[in-house]
Amino acid sequence: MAELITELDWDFKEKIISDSIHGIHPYPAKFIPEIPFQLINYLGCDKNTSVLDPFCGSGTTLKVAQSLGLPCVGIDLNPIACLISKVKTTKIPPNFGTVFYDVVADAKSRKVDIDELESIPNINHWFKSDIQVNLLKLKKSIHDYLGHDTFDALCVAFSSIIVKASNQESDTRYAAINKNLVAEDVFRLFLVSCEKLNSSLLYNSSDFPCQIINKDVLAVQPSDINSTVGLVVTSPPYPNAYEYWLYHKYRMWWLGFDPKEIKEKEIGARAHFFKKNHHTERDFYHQMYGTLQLIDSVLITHGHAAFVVGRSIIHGKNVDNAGLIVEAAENLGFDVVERFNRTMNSNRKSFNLSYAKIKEETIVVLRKK
DNA sequence: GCGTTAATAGCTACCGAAAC
DNA sequence: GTTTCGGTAGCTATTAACGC
Repeated sequence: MAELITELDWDFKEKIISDSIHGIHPYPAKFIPEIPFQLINYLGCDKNTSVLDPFCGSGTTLKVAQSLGLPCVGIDLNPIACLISKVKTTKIPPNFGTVFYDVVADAKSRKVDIDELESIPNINHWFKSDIQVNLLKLKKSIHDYLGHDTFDALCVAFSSIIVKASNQESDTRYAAINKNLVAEDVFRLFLVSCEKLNSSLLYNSSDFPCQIINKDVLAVQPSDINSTVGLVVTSPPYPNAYEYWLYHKYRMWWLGFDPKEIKEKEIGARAHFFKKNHHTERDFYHQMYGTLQLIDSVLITHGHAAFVVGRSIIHGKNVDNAGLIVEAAENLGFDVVERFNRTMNSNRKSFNLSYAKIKEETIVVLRKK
């Protein structure tokens, strides 16, 4: 390690890595790929070991690890996150470029009955009826490809358009507005998404295996992880901040998952803070302790674990999430190698826009003894 | 009527397109 | 070439609705 980690440039004002592949599906609070890239390069990972991200989200760390010639393991509770991660780290089938046109042609000629969508709560509040019809047609045509190697990519493209096709104002603002959408927009959006996916993934290098575990990280057993872990790079969810289950709620309904189950288990979900006996920062401490226990049991001796984490506010009180991770790590016997802040650059939008209130995030580097 | 959940409102401050 | 303005994302706070 030639220079100190804190002496590296963490502002990333210039884009080093193309992010087209990371933009195949909207996902809140993605970190920019330069962060895991720099962490993996600096901390190092033995070629015979994997990079683990226990909160992999849409798979930024996994994709970066893979592009650096390393196998990887990602864990996430959210099935949408796992689906995106899986597609991002898999070579796209060569026929995908024609399959999605067939899907749309087939969907257009279908007859469907939207009564079967009644099981989705408040569907009429969030989707115009003619939009529902075309989404259902598309869903059924995609379902014909179940078992084919294009199925997951089709599902990602379908998922990516759900919020756009709904009345939901944006991916992170859950309010219904009139967007003046017409039914045909469903097929148009889907085709745009598929084309983007196809061009981004066409030259995907995916020779290095990636294991995706769709599970609550606190329920993952060391034996679930199929490889030796040489390095951990992750950004955990923050308490009372983003609600991934909420932002992806209708994506999950449309794809046949149950968002309510996800909500119950989601670390940091705001739903846990509405209750009378609501979660506190100590709950977050215990969740991080549990995660670090898993890391401790799968990481090689002297292996590093890097956490990228911001602050959050619970009932008006600032919470030092990085401090809680450090506390849990020390109690488990990790060495805290480094802890420093980076200022988030407003012209790099992957994590937060300049509108956001979180202006800084902390990078914590741990080492297993 | 109360506890909980669902949904909306308020605020910030930047970007880029449209208008001038 | 310059100014204006609409659209917007990421939060936190508040209100409406629901279930018992």
